[in-house]
Amino acid sequence: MIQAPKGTKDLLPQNSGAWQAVEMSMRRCAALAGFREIRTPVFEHTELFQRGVGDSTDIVQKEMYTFVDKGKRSITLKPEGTAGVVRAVIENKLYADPLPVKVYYLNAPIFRYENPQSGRLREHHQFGMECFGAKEPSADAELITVLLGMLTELGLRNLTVHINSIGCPECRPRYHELLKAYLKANYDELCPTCKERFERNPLRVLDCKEEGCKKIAKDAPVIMNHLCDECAEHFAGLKSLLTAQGTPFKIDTHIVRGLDYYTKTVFEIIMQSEREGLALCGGGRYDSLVTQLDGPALPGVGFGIGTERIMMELLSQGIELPVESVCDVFVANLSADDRPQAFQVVSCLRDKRIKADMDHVGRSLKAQFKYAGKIGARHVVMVGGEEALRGNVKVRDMETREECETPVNDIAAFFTK
RNA sequence: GUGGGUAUAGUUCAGUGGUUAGAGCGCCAGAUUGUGGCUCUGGAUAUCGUGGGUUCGACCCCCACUACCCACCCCA
Repeated sequence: MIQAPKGTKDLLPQNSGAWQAVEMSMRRCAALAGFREIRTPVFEHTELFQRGVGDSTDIVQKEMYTFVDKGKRSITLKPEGTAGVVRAVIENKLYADPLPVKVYYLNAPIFRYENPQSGRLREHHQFGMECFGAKEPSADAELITVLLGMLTELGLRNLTVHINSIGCPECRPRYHELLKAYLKANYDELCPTCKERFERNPLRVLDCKEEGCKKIAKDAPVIMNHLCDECAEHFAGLKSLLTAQGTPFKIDTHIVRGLDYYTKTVFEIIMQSEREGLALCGGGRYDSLVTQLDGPALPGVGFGIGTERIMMELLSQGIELPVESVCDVFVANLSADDRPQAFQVVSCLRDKRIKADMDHVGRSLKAQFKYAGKIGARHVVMVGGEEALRGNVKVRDMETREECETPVNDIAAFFTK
């Protein structure tokens, strides 16, 4: 038997309602803030991610779904959301519109070749928002606030945004040297992986989970204290905007994102329950990414949030989303001869935008009632019998168990009034 | 990529080296006369993950593969 590929999941009817509810919140919150939807291809030229995400990152080095197509092009399935959006903005010259360009993507499939486990799949889905052409910290603050508003609207509680600034090409190299000098003094006590990180990306040592490394990281120089004036001012601006607005945040100098393109602001939301330490959402500012991909000098900020992880968090916080009913009116037939009439009634109700359904498997009247109860129909209309001789149908309220008779020709009016 | 656990009806799980593999839930049908949610009764459904091997004989023992769950790395 053919199974779904490892690390993939079907979205089944019993769950799609909850997903749609989440999607509705995402759309509404983004639209309220002036963001419009963008959809970019599921695959891109491999080079886009090598240059955008960064050749040295784990994502590019060992997690991409890359293949050569029949035209001998190297193609890669999107391993993250931002690069494709940036490419589309440059290619379609969206920056010619009045700035900023504010876009969001809704449940874009994201592919990473990893070993699946709790909260980790090979194909997952992300909602993301990106804002181009705004260098002011209010753009950063806006994203964070809208994001938190959206999660709150869904009913999630106790989520805190962790923010940090990792500087810019101006000040980060200087800090790098400082950090390396500090780490060198404690080199022997670092864990094996961190010894490797020392050369490649010393920042990563700061969020190592090994006890020994944590201790060393605690007293490491903090980048916050070594930002250039511009970066420091930007970060101060972000903090005061969030504070003034009442958006809760926590400064976490250990946040280091795994993608190379971030500058200045980086932020994360960590899952509060279920599995501690798992990121629900990650994002930040990327002021040099657009030029790096041969676009104009255009600053950017954005974030991506994993929908599967939102669903996990909703589940662990015991939140149930309002889901649309499957059927409001079930039209039962008393005998097989009444089915054409039932079919007409169903069609008539649907024309009036009433969710209606009928028997399609030849059930007895009793079984039809049972079925109607199971699919949650509030009313059952009975077609046939003595009422039919009078041109009427009987309607039963499944909750109050009250029944009444009404002309079949007025059936739609009966439910719309 | 590395490590641990698991793989039996739609589902959650029992089970024994030896003729017909079980339960709860779900599903279907009944409990006289045109009706649901409770209760009762009956019924259907499993090449016991796939492929090898050991054995007179394996669902139960061994090996491989695959998938799932969990953890590390990393991330959403």
